[in-house]
Amino acid sequence: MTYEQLLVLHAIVSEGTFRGAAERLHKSQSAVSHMLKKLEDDIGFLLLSREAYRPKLTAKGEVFYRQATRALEQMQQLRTTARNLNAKHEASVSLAVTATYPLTPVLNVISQVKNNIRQQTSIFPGNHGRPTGAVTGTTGGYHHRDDGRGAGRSGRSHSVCQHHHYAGRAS
Amino acid sequence: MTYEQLLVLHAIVSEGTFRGAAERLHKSQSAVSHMLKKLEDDIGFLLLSREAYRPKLTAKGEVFYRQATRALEQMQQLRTTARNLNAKHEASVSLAVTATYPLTPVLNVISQVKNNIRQQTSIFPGNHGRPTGAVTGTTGGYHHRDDGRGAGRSGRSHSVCQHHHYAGRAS
DNA sequence: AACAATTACGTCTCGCGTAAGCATG
DNA sequence: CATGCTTACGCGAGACGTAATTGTT
Repeated sequence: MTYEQLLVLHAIVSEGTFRGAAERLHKSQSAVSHMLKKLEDDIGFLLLSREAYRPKLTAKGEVFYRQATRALEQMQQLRTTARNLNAKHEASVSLAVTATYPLTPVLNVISQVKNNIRQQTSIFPGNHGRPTGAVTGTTGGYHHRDDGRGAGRSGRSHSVCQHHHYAGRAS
Repeated sequence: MTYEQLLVLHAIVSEGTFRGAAERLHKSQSAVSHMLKKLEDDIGFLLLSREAYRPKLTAKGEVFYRQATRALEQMQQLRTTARNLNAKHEASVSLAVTATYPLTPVLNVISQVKNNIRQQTSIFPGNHGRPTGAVTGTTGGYHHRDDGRGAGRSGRSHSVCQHHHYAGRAS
């Protein structure tokens, strides 16, 4: 049972179809199908009944999904925490610099910024690899062909799976 | 950031050493090293300071780890839920059987059981919301139907993973 | 010397894409 | 017939083991 599998489940449930989930996750529908199947295989029962042409949560699936949502939220929050911890460093640096100036007005600004950050905590559809071009928001109205290669802040880039489109086939 | 990476982190922290973690996870120490490095690479800062011969959580690592623990607990609970859901079948069957007898005393028992379950779930702190899926609130709850490949939980055992030992080497 | 962690290198698993096969509305 | 899920097949990235290297007690 992996985190990615839960992400897939969530995508399917909230999108309503495998295809939509695939779109949202920037994967192919077969990948989604595989993932979910593996998850079901792992836990030992079906999560969605495919009999109805539109996938629908089974009774057990319903319960499982509720719990899964909680786990996903924790993960999401963990990611946010990580990002905050990264920003902490520079924040404290600029604070040190500012300390030589009269502080009183600055403190006000700071608290405002803090509030901003607090609200900025984005919702759910954090993408897995890195900050992709995917829009924030659960509205599910967007189709997105290309997932903007935004070269990250550092030179990391650790070879994420770029968009599908296998170059060559052989058959 | 994957679930497995968090597992590795947790293993290292609670075992105190990479080697111990490797042992616990039935992996090699290099695998553990790789996993953690990838995690650190992913989140952008070091979790453990390796300078001290015995790995020690960094300041940020401390914070991250606390949050990670929460996520891991959710995952663990999710797994438990899944297992319960598999066993759930027989439970509702016996309820159906009992339904032919006078119900009044039985209902009392049920609510007691429900309470038991509720307490049982509170092993992990901060369990709010629904009970772990067993026993829905009212008697009219739900009648499970098919939804399951009846082939139960016997044949799963996905993670046997005793010490692997690659068969062949070549060098 | 014994132990612990990093790392270079090689192998293999598995994630996922393409395409074809079914099923449903 | 259009739409959506599944399945067969294959490729490549990533996971991981072995072993050599370096640092610690």
